Amino acid sequence: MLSEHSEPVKIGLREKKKQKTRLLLQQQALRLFHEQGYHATTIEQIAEASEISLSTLFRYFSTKEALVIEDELDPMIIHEFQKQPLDLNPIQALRMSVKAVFDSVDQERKEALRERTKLISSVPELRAASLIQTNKSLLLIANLVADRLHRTVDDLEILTFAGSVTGAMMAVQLYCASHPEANFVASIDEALSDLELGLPLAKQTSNQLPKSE
Amino acid sequence: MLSEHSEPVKIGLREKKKQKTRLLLQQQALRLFHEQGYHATTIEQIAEASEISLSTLFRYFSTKEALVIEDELDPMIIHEFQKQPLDLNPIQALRMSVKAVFDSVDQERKEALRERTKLISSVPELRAASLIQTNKSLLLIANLVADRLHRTVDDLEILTFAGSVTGAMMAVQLYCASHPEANFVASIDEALSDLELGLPLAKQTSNQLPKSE
DNA sequence: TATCTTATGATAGTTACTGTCAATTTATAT
DNA sequence: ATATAAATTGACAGTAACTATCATAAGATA
Repeated sequence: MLSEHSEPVKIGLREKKKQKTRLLLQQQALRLFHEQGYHATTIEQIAEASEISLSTLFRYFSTKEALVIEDELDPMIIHEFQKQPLDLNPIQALRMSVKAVFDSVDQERKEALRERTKLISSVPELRAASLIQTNKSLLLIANLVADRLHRTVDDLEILTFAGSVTGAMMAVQLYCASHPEANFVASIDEALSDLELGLPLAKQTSNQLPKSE
Repeated sequence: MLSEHSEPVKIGLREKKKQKTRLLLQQQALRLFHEQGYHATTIEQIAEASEISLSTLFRYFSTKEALVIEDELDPMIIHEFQKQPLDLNPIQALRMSVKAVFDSVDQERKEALRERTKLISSVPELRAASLIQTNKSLLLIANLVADRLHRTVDDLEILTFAGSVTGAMMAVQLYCASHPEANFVASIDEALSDLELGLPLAKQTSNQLPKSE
């Protein structure tokens, strides 16, 4: 369970060159998207700007969206999660992991991430692609938690838990999209601790509250 | 808040015809997708089978995915939700709404829905489109709950709640996709009540459990 | 019936993506 | 160094999902 592309990766000259073109393509893509907009930019332009043939580009990124979406943060968080002590409950463990990963990211890259997030949330195709990845994360979280609790993913309770966590993350993304001043990590932390407390809001009825105005 | 296409809709001969072509296109599309597969079917074929020009088809459904995704259940659930008594907490209210709507659907349509769900979960593009809709539902639920509790959607707690609910629904979809024998409504009910109890699983640590083998 | 509005259809693009095959580059063995 | 095998790249020719435009047909209204 949970193999997830963690091959040792033997590094040859070939691999290095590949990583370089990969990065180059993504950079050029993001630059052009930023300058002219996503739809106004054709992948042909990206290929030209990178001085790489169209065929090759598609060998690296099978879709236009992939140029933006592919991300290394998720794997890092997963890696952290697996290192967390077992006497933390799953949510605590996740909070620690997210914090650890974001702390390790330098300011410049954070800016870039923010730009990228803005782009994603403004282009429907990218949002869709991003949601697919979110859905994959759901399954990954389910696997991780199942492992931790010595249970199986084949279990609605586990899946529900993973789904709620993932959904909470989606909520944070939405929140941050409309509140540019909000701190992403802090919001995640807030949302997750809310979840940890059992979503007190879920138990509230309208009657228990005074009308607010 | 929450306007959401609930116009009275004055029905003329024109409207009727439109609804009919709309339905026809969807039916033909689903039939062809079922017979030959999603990718193997071109929208041109769908247009021909429906004896409707390509231009017109695109006026009804702006994307190939829309032919499958567009759905009237969500609006129905929302409508139900708004009718639920205020002394139910949001999750209870949602559970009742889902139950009410599914009870009102006849067996034949349930079969069709099941087919459709299977199709969606097996085609990446459709999954993506479906997730986008799920994301919209998140916002809708947030709005509904905010209304109920006299609060605003501009509120991380509300969004987190809506996100968790939505995520739980996603989990149920995943679960049912791999457990064809599972009852969809029952699973939703189970997931939501789990959420209502505050996700007890979220508080568990590995140590509290005996190793399962 | 006349007229005005709205829905439809034909046609010609554009662009993301696929498949194939030859040319080039890199790794490996002698 | 050189030959050979393997992997990477590029050129080219498709396909299919859309978009834009504009003339025609059908439905509503007076």
